[in-house]
Amino acid sequence: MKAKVVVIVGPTASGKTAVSIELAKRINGEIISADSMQIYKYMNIGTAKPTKEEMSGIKHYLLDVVLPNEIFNVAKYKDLAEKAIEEILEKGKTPIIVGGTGLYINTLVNGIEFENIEEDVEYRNYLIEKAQKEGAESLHEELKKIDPVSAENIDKNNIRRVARALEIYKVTGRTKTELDKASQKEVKYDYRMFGLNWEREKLYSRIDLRVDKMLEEGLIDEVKDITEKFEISRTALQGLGYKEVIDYLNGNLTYDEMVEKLKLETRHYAKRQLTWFRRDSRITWLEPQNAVEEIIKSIKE
RNA sequence: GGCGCCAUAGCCAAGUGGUAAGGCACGGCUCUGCAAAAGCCUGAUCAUCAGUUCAAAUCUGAUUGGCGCCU
Repeated sequence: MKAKVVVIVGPTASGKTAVSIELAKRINGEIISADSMQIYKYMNIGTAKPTKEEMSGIKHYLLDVVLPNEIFNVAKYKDLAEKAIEEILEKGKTPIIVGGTGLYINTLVNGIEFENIEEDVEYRNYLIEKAQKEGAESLHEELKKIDPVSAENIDKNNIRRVARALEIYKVTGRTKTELDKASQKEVKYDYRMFGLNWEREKLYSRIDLRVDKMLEEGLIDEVKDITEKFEISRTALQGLGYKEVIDYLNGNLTYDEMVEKLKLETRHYAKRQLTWFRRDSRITWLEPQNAVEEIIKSIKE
């Protein structure tokens, strides 16, 4: 029989952290973060990373495992996450995966195994430049020739993904379609998925409040500090808040503009997360207020 | 009270006689190695009324509302 693994998803500011810690206490669990930004050390305030006090003794995995100048990706995540699951299970505890990064959760829950593929950043950049010069269409045409299925699925304007598909072919000699098929493996655990959500309006006002709180807690100093110590990697730089604050510090945005932009982009992010999670019918949606009880009831069955 | 200007989607905004550009927001969506990323889809009959004209958001008049100046 497969081991049970609890998964808690939800948009940013939905209250996942509090629910997961409470649940961990109740069911003798430990928490594995599924968050592409909390994985970075020193990025604390901006990622709303739980503090030591909040964790209240519950062990958290996959927080602070890479430095802001390092590049991270799903394949690495998948690897680390499964190791963490094993470690928790060996202790006889229940793993609780918590986070808002749909892509990362997706690979666990759908049993995707990545092969080792070298990156070819040079070729990738060459392709992107080419698309900028000759137009997105020409790059897409190229992909159509070698991998028509991927070309069909990727919008021609999505240069990043088109280039990735071409890069895969150059590096491995196989198409993305072939690789994707080969990566589809059996799901290893009995994942029980739960989603937290609020009425849209409420969620948005929670987001606004959270952004204000981050600023009060010193988001700007945090960003200043990190940029002084590290050359922030392109993946870490994608974190909400960091680029906006950097723009503010450079004088490209006024303080108010920065705050507004940060709130707006966080709302957009929450919306995208909901789009991602809504289509997964395995997720049971819960009211955050009584989520802990509901989850306990549900996983006992 | 007088004179002048303005009135296009939630917001910004093009269009000055031939049948409503664009941007943003909102909403929806895609997703296997940058995913807090990248990309896609989606809305009006032009303040109101009357008139001129084959044809008006575009011209005329009145009304309403806003802005500015003057007494």
